[in-house]
Amino acid sequence: MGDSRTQRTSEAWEALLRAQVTLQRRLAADDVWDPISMREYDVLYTLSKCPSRRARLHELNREILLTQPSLSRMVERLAQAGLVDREPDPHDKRGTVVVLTDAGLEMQRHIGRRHAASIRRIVALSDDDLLALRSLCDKLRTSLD
Amino acid sequence: MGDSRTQRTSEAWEALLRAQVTLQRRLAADDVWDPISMREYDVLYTLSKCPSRRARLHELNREILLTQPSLSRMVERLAQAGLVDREPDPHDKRGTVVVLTDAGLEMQRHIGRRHAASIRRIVALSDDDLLALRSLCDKLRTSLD
DNA sequence: GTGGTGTTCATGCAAATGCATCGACATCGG
DNA sequence: CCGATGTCGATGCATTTGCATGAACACCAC
Repeated sequence: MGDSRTQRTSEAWEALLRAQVTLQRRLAADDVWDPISMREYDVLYTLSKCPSRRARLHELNREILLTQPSLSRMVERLAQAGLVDREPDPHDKRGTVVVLTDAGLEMQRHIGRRHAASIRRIVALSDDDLLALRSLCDKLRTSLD
Repeated sequence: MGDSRTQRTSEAWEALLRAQVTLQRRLAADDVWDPISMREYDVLYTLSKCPSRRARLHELNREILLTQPSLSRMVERLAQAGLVDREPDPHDKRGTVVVLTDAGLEMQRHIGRRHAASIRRIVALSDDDLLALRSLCDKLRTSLD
C-alpha cells in the first residue's frame, strides 16, 4: 500500500471533492439560475471580476472547467444571447477578447444576489471555520500555480 | 451589498470551487486514466467502498455528480465493458443493484494507484494543512446532510 | 383490498461536451 | 528576411449529458 503521506493527501482530495460535489448539488437544486445555467453563470462571474470586464478566451479557459472547444461554443451562445461581445485582440491577431455587456453584467448581478443568498442559507459553518476553509483552499490553489 | 456573513460564506465557497477546479484540471492532465474516464473511475471507486462492492443505482447517484438518466447510461456502458454487473434488487422490484466485477475492481485498483501517486506529486501542503483541510471539508459536507 | 401518491429506473430526443484537426498568427533562430 | 516551431481559436463529428416523460413498483390512508 502507499505510504501515509500519500494517504493523507488522497484523503484530503477526496474530502474536498465530496464537499464540493454535495454543495454544488444543493446549490444547483436551489432555483436561482433561471434563464442561464450554472456553468454559464460561472463565465459571466469570471468576466465581471476582470479589468474592464474583458478577458482573452484563453485566459477564461484557465478558470472554467471546460475544454477549449466547449468554452468557445459556450461563449458563442452567450454572445448570441447578448450577454457578451467578442472582439478581435488588437495586440494579437490570433486572439479573441470576450467582453461582458451591460445586459450580461446585469444578469450576473441578478443571479449573483440570489446565488449568494442561497449559499448563506445552505452553509452552516462558524465564521472561524469559513475563514480557515477559505485560507486553506487559497493556499492549495496558489501552491499549484 | 450583502452582509459580512454572506460575504464570508460566498468567499469560502468560491475558494473551495476554484481549488477543486484547478486541482481537478491538473489531475485530469496527468495521464493515469487511460482506458476509462475520470467520471467512470469515480463510479468504480465509489462502488469499491460499498459493502460487498454493490450499491443501488439511486444510492450511487447521491455520490456522483450526474443526473439520474446520465448515471443510468454510464452504468450501462460500464456493464457492457464488463466492469460492473446489474442485478435486480430482491427487496424492491423497482430497484437495480450495481455490482463491481472482479475486472472492475482490478481496474479501480490499477487506476487508483496511479491516481494516488499523481495527487501526491501535485499537492504540496504540509501534513497539518492536509489534515485541517480534510477536517473542514468533512464538517462542511456532513453539515449539509 | 383499493385508489392515490411518491419513488425508482429507463428511454426518446435535443443540446452540450470532448477529441482530433485545421488555419491563422506569433515567436524565435539563423 | 525566412523557415521552423509553438500558440490561439474555430469546426467536423462522435459521444455524453440533461430534460421530459413513461412504466413498474412501493407505500399509505381509508
